[in-house]
Order: sequence, then structure tokens, then C-alpha cells
Amino acid sequence: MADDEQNYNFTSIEKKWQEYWERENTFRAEDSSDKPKYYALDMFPYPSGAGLHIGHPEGYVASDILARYKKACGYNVLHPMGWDAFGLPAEQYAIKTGTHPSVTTQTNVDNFRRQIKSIGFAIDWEREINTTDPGYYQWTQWIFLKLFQRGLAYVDEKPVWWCPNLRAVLANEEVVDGKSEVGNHPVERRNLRQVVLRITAYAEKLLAGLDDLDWPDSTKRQQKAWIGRSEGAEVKFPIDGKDENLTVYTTRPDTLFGATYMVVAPEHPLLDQLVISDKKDEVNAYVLAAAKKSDLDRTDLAKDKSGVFTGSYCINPINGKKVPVWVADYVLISYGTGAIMAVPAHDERDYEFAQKFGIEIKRVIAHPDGDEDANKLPYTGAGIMVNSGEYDGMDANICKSKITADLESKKHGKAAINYKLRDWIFSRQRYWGEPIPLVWVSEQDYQRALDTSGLIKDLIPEKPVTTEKDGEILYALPLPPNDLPLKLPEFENYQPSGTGESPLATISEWLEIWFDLQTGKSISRVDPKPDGDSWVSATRETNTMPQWAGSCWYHLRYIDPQNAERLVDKEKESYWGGPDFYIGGAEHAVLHLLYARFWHRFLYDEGVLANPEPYKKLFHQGLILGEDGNKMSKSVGNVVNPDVVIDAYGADSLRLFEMFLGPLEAVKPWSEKGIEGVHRFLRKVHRECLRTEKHSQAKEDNKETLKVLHETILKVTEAVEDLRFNVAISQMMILINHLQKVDSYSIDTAKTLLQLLAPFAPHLAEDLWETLGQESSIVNKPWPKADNNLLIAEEITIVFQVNGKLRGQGQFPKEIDKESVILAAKSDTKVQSFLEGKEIVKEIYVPGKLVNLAVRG
RNA sequence: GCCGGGGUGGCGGAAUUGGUAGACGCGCUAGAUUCAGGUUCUAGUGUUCGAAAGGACGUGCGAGUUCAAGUCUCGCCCUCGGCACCA
Repeated sequence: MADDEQNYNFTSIEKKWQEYWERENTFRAEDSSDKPKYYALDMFPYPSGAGLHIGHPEGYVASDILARYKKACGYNVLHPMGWDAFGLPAEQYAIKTGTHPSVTTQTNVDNFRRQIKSIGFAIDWEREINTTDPGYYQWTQWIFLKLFQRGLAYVDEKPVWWCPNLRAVLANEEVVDGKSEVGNHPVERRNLRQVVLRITAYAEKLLAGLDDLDWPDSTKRQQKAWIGRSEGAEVKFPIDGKDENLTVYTTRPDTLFGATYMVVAPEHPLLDQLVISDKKDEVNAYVLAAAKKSDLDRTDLAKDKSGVFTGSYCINPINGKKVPVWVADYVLISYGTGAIMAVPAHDERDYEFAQKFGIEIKRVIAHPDGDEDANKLPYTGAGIMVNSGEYDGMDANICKSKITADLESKKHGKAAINYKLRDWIFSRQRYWGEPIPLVWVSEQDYQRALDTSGLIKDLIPEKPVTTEKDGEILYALPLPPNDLPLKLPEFENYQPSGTGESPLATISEWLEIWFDLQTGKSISRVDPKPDGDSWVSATRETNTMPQWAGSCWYHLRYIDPQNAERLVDKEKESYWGGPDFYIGGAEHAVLHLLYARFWHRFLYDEGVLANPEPYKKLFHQGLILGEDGNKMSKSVGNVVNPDVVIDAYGADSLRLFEMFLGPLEAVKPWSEKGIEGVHRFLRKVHRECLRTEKHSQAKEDNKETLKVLHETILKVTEAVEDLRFNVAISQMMILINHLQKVDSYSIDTAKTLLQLLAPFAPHLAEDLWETLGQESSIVNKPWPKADNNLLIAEEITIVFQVNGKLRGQGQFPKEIDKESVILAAKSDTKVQSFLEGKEIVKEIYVPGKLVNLAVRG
């Protein structure tokens, strides 16, 4: 290596410029500006104790390159960072060690911030947010109260994982192979009181809103499938011998004549009435067995159908025929009406079931063409109606609406739309989450609240939210918004309550309160009851919110992180709008991205926001695997720590390499050798830019240099716009390889290269920019523009093909005509050797590119 | 099972969207610099036949369209994701 002064000392360079950017507030986003705005958002991390993983920076570097590029293009750029810091690991750590989750969280956040800063991102750190700050979750609670007020929150019993040994509710990820992750104890499904959000009320809006989003198609498809809209009909089947109907939902009303039996879910409310006394024991046993199965068991054991005949019959409304009613767990209570009409001839599951239990299979749709498969059942395609009375001969698809209309006119049914989407269980029986700002009062006190004019009355939903506790019906009342945040109480014991309730249920001085029906003020019942009739005794809601809550609206808070009056200032929101670019893992394709769209759309409907959709442009970065091609994991021991990489090669090399690995969206393995390659490239840039003797003697560049330079400007610009950073980097490598080879080049060319490199390797670019005699930071220098005139060479190479195979080439002036080129091709000796004894049947000329002579013989 | 990506050198990946396949990087070979290692530089590097000039073959497999196919069409194989009894 050359002497020390010439060394690329990335450690000191990176430290120097990180301090400079912080001191100068280089990346502060201005709230009002004449410039157009650009808002680049990363999915914010959960600050785990393990620290930053090599996968985190991949997305952050991508958004940072865009942020820096847009800044150079003259935009007012917002690139913020924050912490999604509520969640299970901090609580589990607290249970184990007694350390308060807020302490753990603070330590982890500090570590994450240090690591992220060490990579040199163009982040406006004044806008840092943390979902566990009361000043933040105050507004999470505020949004919840809005949802509550509009009747979009309710309370219901819902099944959750319960571990009798741990006496605690477990999250899905705490259950591994049907056992608790901690201690390997058996777990079961158990119904517990849950707060639920009515996201299904937004199914149609969430579906329709997808159309205009610039998102990966696969993500849109997943959301569509998750919402699962289907069109069909609800059909009423009178129960034989009873004055009652069994209502089913079907997407195939055209197959109604083929309905030879019916199935109700084991949880169906009419099941008791349907079961005849002879069958009671058998059905009860079946229902009990089904109840023990989790959703997963019921769906996993897909192959073998089971069920029991109830002994009852229904009347098919279309033809008056009697059909038996069965109970089977392949029908789910949560979808449609919890009951189906089974058409074995035209549905695979019904077919399998009918085969197994010897039930009639009646074909009602004929195969449209008479090939060998024409008689094969089940047949689920389209066709012509048969065995269907007056409908015979009609096209089945057309018949769907006709039969539905006919049923409707006889009041036997109606057209219906169904969704797979379920309401969102919004409560967790945990400590480390946002407290839900509701209190529970008696029926009389609830009535009084309705009759008492004051703050609370206006915040109560039209339909009361109730729950049953110890045989008494309790009514939910909201805390007033101006009393938020409802803070998590300080607390020493994080052990589960043992009853399935949150640990908060054990803190009686927090739980039991005096509540003012007029103002919503509350104080602990440890204190004496205040004077005044409107004070009543109440208990707080002890559930907390799920981790999703804080991430449902954080994109808004970055716009106005300190605002104590509103969740976001309306003017600022209309200036910044939503993120112009949002990047994060594909694992959030449905849950986070759907929940956030729901809240955002709700706030828009409430007039709080100006835009209906939060994330216009979305991108998923691909996973970075370990060097062995496996997913990085501690147990395999293939985890790469960014701190170690930065120590060895510097942040610029890390940034560059994460982008050079391959397409941003692709899954790709890490490579130690590979990072050495990009590190060499940076060293080469460093060395070449400091070779003053080489560019001081040249005021101008030769034509070839200019061509390569402007090609590079063009390609890097296009590649950055298209998020093809790997291609941009290889083009910069081509340029530096060229500069290294020529005897001299202008200092402007070196500076242009630095500008192109700056978004990728900002520290080195800044440092060399300064060394080359510039006055200030490179980040605000306007992005270079390619000169198209310099891209066109005076001489062009045209290749000669015979029958599509390359046989020669020639240099021509760029204005050359077709005839001359073809003549030249034919005179080429090598081409001639392939033409010998053959007849030319066609001559193709692609201007400026190639000649192809098609020959025969 | 259904839906959706993807199969290009020893490896990561390029290819102006039908027009010179393998850019760029890694690795490897040889040489120069060096006491040596590292660094840096030069040349080479798809397979195969050939001493060479050059030829043949070549983008998972098989067909097809075309003057021309990694790119378009059809069939198949493999692989990676997502969903999974949704009536």
C-alpha cells in the first residue's frame, strides 16, 4: 500500500462526516418550503435486545439512497426513524429478571440508534418517535376512542391459546407444535373476553382502495385474498316439521337442484334443535371433539372428512325435496352463515364427504364439451343446466342471478356478498402495551351517563358495548380525550395474573376507580369518593393494545412528532401527504399493511386526514441469507453483525455491498469475499480522485471519457429511479475502471463521479469532494445531467449475421445507409465463406445495430 | 391442493424488453511489483474440438412462432414464497 496519507481511512472519514451532518443539521426536513416534497419511509424496527441485524440496513440503505438522490434533485426530503417498542420480548425479559420493560426498551433503543447512526443515514433525528412514549400512545388511544365512538369497537368472547401450567395466555408465536415455547407445556383453546375492532365494516373500502396503489402485485393479491370478497346468495331452507329456517350462503345458486344434503358447523346455534333424541349422544361427542381442535387442527387435517347425521331434514326451496342435515367440522361457524347446502356433484369437499357417507350425488351442470372428462365428477366448472326443472338448458353462469332473483321473489333467499376478512381482535392480556382507555360501569350508571349532559355523553357509541362479569352486565364508557394519555401504571410484578387477565387486573389501586359520569375524570378508589352525584364506582379495562396499534399511524406522527394538540397538524399533513416511498419486509403484506390502511382510511372518513390511503408506493426488500445460503439465525451461527462489518470495511462498504448483492427484491446470500470487492472499488475511487497529477494536467476529457461519463450519469440516474441499485453500482465501476486506464481526465469528471456515488457511499464522497477543493457538503449539489449529444458515438459498430449467427462486424459512420452496410457485410470475407453456394433469401437491416442475411441451400 | 415469483458460467448477477448472451463483482490461472505475505497492476477465464486460425454447442427439459428467442406461445420438470376445508 502507498504511504499512510494516501490510505482510505474509512473509520476517521465516517466519524468526521457523521459528526458534520449532525452538527449542521444537514438532513432536517422543513415543514414549509417552496420545494417539492419527498417522504421516504422505512418500516420502523422493533428494538430487540439482539441489536441490529444485517437485514435491517438493506431497506434503510435503499430508502436512504432515494432520500439523498431526491435531495440532490431539489426536493425537500423527509427521512425519519423511530421505534416500534411495545411487545412481547421486553415483557418476557421483565418476567424473568424483574427489569421494567421501559428500562430494557430504552437500552435497546439506544443501541439501535447508535448502530443506525453508524451507517450514516440521512435521517432527521429531531423527528424520532417511540410508540411507548406516553406523548405518542396518547394519540394511539385517541384514535381508539374515535373508533369506539363510531361503534367500530366491541367486546366479545374469542378463543385464544391458554396454557394451564403457566396460567397465561400465549401468542401464536409462543406456541410451538402445540406446546408452550416456554417450558413445553400443553396448551388449549379457551374463550376469553376480547376487545374487537370492526374492520369488516371497511372490507369494501379496503378492497377498492387497492386499485390505485403502486404496490407489488403479489402484495395486492394477498390483501385481496385476505379480504376474500365473494358474491352469491343466502338461501333459506325450511326445517322439516319445524317453523324455522336454516339459512346457508352459497356462491353457486345455480347448483341448487343438486343440493342433496346440508351441513351445519358444530358451533351452529340451531344444532340443538336439529338433533333428534336418538342422535344426541353421538352429536354431542362429535361437537366436543371438534371444540378441542384448534382452528389449525381443523384445517390441517384436511384430508379425511368427518361428520354426524343430525336426524333432521330440510326442504329444498327450489324443488320441495327433503335433504338430510349433517354436522361436520369442515364447515366453519365464522364464515358465511355457518351452514352450507352441499352439492357433491360440483364441489370437491362435498363430493368427498358424500362418497364417504353414501349420500346421493346428483349432477345438475353438464360439461360444455363432450370430451372424455365429460362424465367425471366432481365438476366445478361452467356449463349447461340439467336435472334442474325449468332451468334445464340454460347457461349455468347466467342462471346464478336468475335463480337468485326467483328465490328472492318468493322470499326464499336473496343475493349476498361475503368476506373472509374477520374482525380484528385488538386486545392482549399483557402489561407492555397501550392501555385501552375504557372503564366499566353498571347498567344504572350507564343510563345515568346517557342522561347526564357533559363530555362523556357525546363520546358514547349508539349501541352500548357490554360484557358480563360475575353474572352482572357491565357497560363500557370512554375516558375523555383530554384526559389522555392513560399511562401504564408503574408496577413491580409482571407475572401473568393467572386468571387469563392482564397483569394490570392485579393492581387494584389502578383498576378500581371513582369515575365522573359528566367529565370522565377518574381517581383511584384508594382515595375517598369525591363530592357530587355524578361520581360512581367503576373499573378500568385491563387489556392492552396489540403491537400493531402503534404502527398503524406512525407515518403520520413523523410529520408532526411533537404536536400536543393534535395527532398531526392538518396543514403539515396536507403538505407532506403520505410517504412517497415505503419499504419493508414482505412478511407484513397483510397484517400491518391492512391494519394501517384501515386506521388511516377511518381517520380520513372522520375528516382528520386529507388522504384516504397511507402508502402510495410500497416495496419489499428481499431477505439476506447467511453465507451458507440459509436464513440467518443464532442457532445456526451464520449471523453477520453490522458492527463487525463496519469495523472491518466501513459503513460505505456495507451500504454499497448490501445494494450490490443483487436485485433489491431478491433473496440473496451474504458473502465476505463480495464485500471485499466493493471495498476495493471504494479504495480505487479514493486513490484515483487523489491522483492530482492525473487531472491537474487535463482541463478537458477525451471523447471516450466523456462518453463513458455521460453513459454513467444516464444509467445511474435511471437505475436509481427504478431501484436497480446493483446496476447503478456496476456502471460506476465501469467508469472508475476507465478513468484508471486513461492518462488524464478533468477534475469535473472526478467530481461528477463523486456526486453519483454520494447517495451510495456518502462519507467517502463528502470527504473527496472537500479534498478536491470544494467549499461545502456535497448533499445539496444539484444532481448531474447527462448530455445526450455526447452519448452518440461518431462511429458505430454494426454486426453481420448469417441466419442469425454472428459472423463478423464493421465500423461505420453513424449516418450510414442500409445499402452500404449490406454491401459491406456481403464483402466481409468471413461472411462470404458462409454464403458460398447458398442463395440469399432475405436481407434484414436493423439501423445502427445489425445485418442479418437469411440464406438457403 | 390452489395462487404467485424464479431457473443464465465455479459463485452473486447483467442483457437497451425480440437484435453481438455472460456487463460488473467474486473466485480461479499466469505474469509484473515485493525479501516475503498482503496491496496494486497486466493478461486470461461458458463448454467442447483444435497446436493455431477457427469451428460446433450453449440461458431447467421438449416442441413451436420468427430472418433472429434468455426474452414470445404451448406442454413438462425443478425450486422458492404465500394461502390452505371460505361453501
